[in-house]
Amino acid sequence: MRRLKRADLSVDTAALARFLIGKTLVRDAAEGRTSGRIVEAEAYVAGDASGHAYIGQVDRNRSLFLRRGPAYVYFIYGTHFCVNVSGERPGIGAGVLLRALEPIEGLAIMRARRRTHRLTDLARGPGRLAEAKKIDRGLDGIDLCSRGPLWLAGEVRSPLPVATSVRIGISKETTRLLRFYEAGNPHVSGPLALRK
DNA sequence: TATGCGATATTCT
DNA sequence: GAATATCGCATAG
Repeated sequence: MRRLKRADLSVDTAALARFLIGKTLVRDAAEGRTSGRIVEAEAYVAGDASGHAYIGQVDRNRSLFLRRGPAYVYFIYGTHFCVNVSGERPGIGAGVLLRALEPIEGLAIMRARRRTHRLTDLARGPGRLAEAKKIDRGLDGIDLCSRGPLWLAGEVRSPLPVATSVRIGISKETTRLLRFYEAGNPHVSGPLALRK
């Protein structure tokens, strides 16, 4: 599987979110390798009031202000972790939230971590994705374009058409079309109207 | 399928 | 004290 180089990543955050649909997220952990095809992602662009970078750079969100490529991992609702790919140039706070994967490799490992057998429950939704991939704050800041425990790879097959919609779960900037997903893929999260 | 609700911790006001 | 880039379970249709 071809590892993505930083130069492959789109420079613009919205373009990056679209680019990542169909690419592969690989996790190498003690239990073995798990990988999944990215089928849903949301862009949180520079100056976006719904983005975690909007308040300015603080300790928690510093990864969003790095060059494009590192992971930003945060903890939410007292129970879940979510993963972003940082975008833009150093000093600019922006990123792409990875919302759903189609499981490819290491199904048994992900089923054990998620304590469920159902394929579409393994990584459909950002919290589930992080649990299936065993991602927590320990992976915050690691470069997804380098050898390491979490990295990006090319396509395992060509993607179907990419659709666009409003983002899920936010209360500001709710009308911007910055969510991208593979139309009709059963591993995409959200209500039916936002999956077709 | 849709809606409603509780759980839970960190951050912000 | 309130809000949160969520999830799983319950219930209704």
